[in-house]
Amino acid sequence: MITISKEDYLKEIYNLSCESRAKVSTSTLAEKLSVSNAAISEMAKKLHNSGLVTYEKYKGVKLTGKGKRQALKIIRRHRLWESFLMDALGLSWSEVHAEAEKLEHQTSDFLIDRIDEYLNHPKCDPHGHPIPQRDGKIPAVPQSLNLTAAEKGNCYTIVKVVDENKELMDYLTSISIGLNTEIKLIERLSFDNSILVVIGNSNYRLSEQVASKVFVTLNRNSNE
Amino acid sequence: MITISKEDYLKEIYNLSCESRAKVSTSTLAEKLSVSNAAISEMAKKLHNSGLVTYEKYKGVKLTGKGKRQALKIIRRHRLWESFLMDALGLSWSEVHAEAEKLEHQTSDFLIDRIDEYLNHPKCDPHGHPIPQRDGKIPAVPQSLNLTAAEKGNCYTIVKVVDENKELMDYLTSISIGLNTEIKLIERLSFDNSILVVIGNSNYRLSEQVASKVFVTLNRNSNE
DNA sequence: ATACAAAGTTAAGTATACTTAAATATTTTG
DNA sequence: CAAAATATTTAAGTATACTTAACTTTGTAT
Ligand SMILES: [Mn+2]
Ligand SMILES: [Mn+2]
Ligand SMILES: [Mn+2]
Ligand SMILES: [Mn+2]
Repeated sequence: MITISKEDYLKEIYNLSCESRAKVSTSTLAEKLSVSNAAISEMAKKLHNSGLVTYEKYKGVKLTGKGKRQALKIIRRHRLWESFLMDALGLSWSEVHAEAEKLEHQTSDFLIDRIDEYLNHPKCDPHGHPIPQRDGKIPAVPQSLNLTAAEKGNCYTIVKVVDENKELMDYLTSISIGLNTEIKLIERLSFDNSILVVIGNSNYRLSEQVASKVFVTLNRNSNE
Repeated sequence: MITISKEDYLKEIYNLSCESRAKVSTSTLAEKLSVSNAAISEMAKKLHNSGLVTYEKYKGVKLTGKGKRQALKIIRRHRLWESFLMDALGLSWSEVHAEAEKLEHQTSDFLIDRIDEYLNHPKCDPHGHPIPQRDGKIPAVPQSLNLTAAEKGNCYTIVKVVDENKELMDYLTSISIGLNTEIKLIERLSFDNSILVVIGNSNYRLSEQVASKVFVTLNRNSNE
């Protein structure tokens, strides 16, 4: 049987291997999951024995096909719950992650399909992450650009935020940043890489750390 | 911290003490929770030490005020989830229990209040059970009568089903029995206590076992 | 190449929630 | 009221998922 812990490990291995592409080191995993290295070594053996990851001592772990499919299922549940809580119950994009983090482990295939239908098979969750489909395929999302790489004078549309920290989300909301918000880059300060942007009728200065979490697409009709 | 297991124990102790009023024996609990007597003895000590039940060796357990409040909270979550899954996602009354059984343990106070608001503070769940309120109070429900005690010639309205077995619920649905369905008693066979009833335009024979799970209220204008 | 620091694993121990089997209360009954 | 039957607890052991501390491997730096 796959436990809540194992689901969380698989999900994290998946997320880390998306970033780095290769095998995931046990200490990176330990860091992300807030457990000791020892706990990871132990679990790595178990997951290996269940055929969910490949694991060689001192060489890190990597999802197998089976493990990847399982991870995508959990991520699908997570993102569908987030979308559903926003849509059906009106939670905000800063509130849904914490709830989904728990509900994702207690959701039958039957229920998640009902939620998917209710939402009409959405492609993205409230933070702009693609929702894996029933068959494990990930919907194509438009190529996006990190805000730190945006250019002075251009207008962009916000399409993704890659950190679901509640404080960050609430801060973004407080300066009118949401999914699909239009944003124009006024200037970049090379001293700290902070940027000055226009959102609606107001100017805001965003730190490099904040900008690095936000992804955008360039608007065609970019010069006024 | 209160674990999923502990929540299930408290819920079951509450349900059993509603039936029997007094202390709950460890073996009855073991039976209901499908664990060994030994597991119950152990858990009884732990719950006693956390002040959730009183427990004396060989004398069974009883919820304290704190334990009862906790139990009602879990039951509230369960019944609100059942109602919500039916209302928002269109699950049937035979499907909601199994899902709620899992979700009830992973639901924040914040989320359950949102669900309660969405449903407009319902008094009863899809099986006719009262939903404990935020403050722990249980809404008054009309006095009801077991179908086994119904009298020949009378018309009744179904207000509660006290077993959430999926097969039973699906069977009831198949003979058009739902909450608020009107039903008329034609005759009772004293041989097996089975009853013949009219529902809509059809006659059905219900076994004593089935009737014993169904509760009704007498309709005022009962004779045609 | 060696030596050392960092990364990772193993060992030993803890807590939770179970099990079966043995021991001990309690209750029933002749 | 004592013996037998039944109910319940304790003892010992298992699995999961953690911990810290000791040990081993790996990679790097001179
Ligand atoms: Mn999330
Ligand atoms: Mn999780
Ligand atoms: Mn139920
Ligand atoms: Mn439960």
